[in-house]
Amino acid sequence: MQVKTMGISQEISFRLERLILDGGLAPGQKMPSERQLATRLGVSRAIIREALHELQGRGVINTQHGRGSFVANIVPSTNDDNSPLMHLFAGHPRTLYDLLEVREQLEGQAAELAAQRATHGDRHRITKAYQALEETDPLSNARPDHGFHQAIVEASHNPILVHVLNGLKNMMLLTVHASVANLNPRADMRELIMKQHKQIYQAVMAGKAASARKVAMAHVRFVQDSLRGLESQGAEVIRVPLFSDNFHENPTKRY
Amino acid sequence: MQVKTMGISQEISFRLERLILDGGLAPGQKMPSERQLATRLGVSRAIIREALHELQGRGVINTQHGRGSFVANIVPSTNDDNSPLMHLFAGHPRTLYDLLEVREQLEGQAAELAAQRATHGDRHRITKAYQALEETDPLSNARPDHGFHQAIVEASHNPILVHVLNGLKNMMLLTVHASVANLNPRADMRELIMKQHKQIYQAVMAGKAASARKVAMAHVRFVQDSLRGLESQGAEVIRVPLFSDNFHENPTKRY
DNA sequence: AATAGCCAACTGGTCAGACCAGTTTGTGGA
DNA sequence: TCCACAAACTGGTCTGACCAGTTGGCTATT
Repeated sequence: MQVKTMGISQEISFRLERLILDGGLAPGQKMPSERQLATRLGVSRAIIREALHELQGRGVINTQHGRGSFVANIVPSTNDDNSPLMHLFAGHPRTLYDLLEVREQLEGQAAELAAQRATHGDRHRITKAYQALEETDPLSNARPDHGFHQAIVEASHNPILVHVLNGLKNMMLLTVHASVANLNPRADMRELIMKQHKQIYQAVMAGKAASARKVAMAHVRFVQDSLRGLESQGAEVIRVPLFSDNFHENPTKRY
Repeated sequence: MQVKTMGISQEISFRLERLILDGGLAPGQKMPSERQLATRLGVSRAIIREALHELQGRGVINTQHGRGSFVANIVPSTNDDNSPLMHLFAGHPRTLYDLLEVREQLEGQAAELAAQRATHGDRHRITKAYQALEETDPLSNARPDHGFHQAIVEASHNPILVHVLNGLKNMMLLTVHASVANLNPRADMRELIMKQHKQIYQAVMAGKAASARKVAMAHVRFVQDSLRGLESQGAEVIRVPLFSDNFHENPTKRY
């Protein structure tokens, strides 16, 4: 009777998978090269390749000759750009608010868990992301905003939560990319959003779980209400991207 | 612009897979050794190993040190739940609790929304599902349980929520199929679960949103705690159906 | 100065041969 | 008869080499 005894190859594949799901590697992101992984993990390149093939078989990564291996979108139905879900938005803009409704819960939970579980490293990352958020010209891009939220979600140390929220966020990005761009320019709103971010940041860093949840939920709800307000004024809130031709997404590139 | 150009490794893995699925290799059957495959297919053993790892990642085969690789008995067309996330649970049981953690939130929200938004038709469906739940022998299957929860989630009228919860539930079904089967037989637990279901049902039907949320969350948390309790007693909580149980020795070929 | 083109340095893909580590099997001796 | 042990399998890992796409920078030309 043999016991678990999984070989190094298996272990490596699990470690990599864990790494990915813990948020260390986000979907679309490029993985280290095989040679790097080999030396860094102290195994031969053959082992790395076998582990990568296993992940590839599972659809966790996809590999391109000469370029590298990239983390695939993991939560399939939620994260897939051409999933049936995406088509919902076309006909029913209301779905955006459904989405925000769900996000309200999950962002709240993420903040709560982050307040409870954030490690030193997490706190450092969150702080850095928050500072970037403060210093950035709000009229520019929404990247720092995402970075901040992402840092908090990852500090929840719940891979399921990380990926579900990631999927939801991706959908938001594609559909309502205009949201932040619409909200930020208005000075009064910007002010409020900044204040909310500060509240979230402080609550999480102070370890005040209940408070963190509350302010994070309030933040999402605020965005939700604001969008509703804009929409009632005739603004174009929903933007359905009609690019059905995304074969291979290449990440990281665009600025 | 690159075309499909899949490498030899991929091609081999596809050829082997097709071979298996075409009936050339029956489930449980032993595959040729790596060295045999290598020479017979005219490639190096490394390639064979990579291809096998890919199939392994897909759950098509499983490999045992010193013995060989065996075709897993999977139902090819019925089993579309080879979602990458599934494979996590094999090595990371903690992920189950992460999942329940998220479900706690979402089930709570679903119950709350259902209490607020359920239409006549929804109420009818929920009631029918609840009655089926009461009348069914709890020792049988978990189907009625799913039906009940499903009816409530759908009554939330939030397609995103339905979708996400559906995904999470699918994962649970495949991994912890044993959970309900483990929990139900114990009379005390069954009692509690039935009571919780009743509370949820009544709260939703009465339109008591806050209360519905509360009891629904409590229900999930109860399941979570119970599983944890069982696990601490040494019970096998996690069961990975994909490729764990094929030691299925082939009964001495007799033709 | 702008650009076409090329080359070096990445990346993954494949190969060969060696050795380690479990499993099975058959043969020998007790 | 039965047990022990040694081939002879099996997969697992390592090494180092070379092939093949991709990319980015540098050069030479315009």
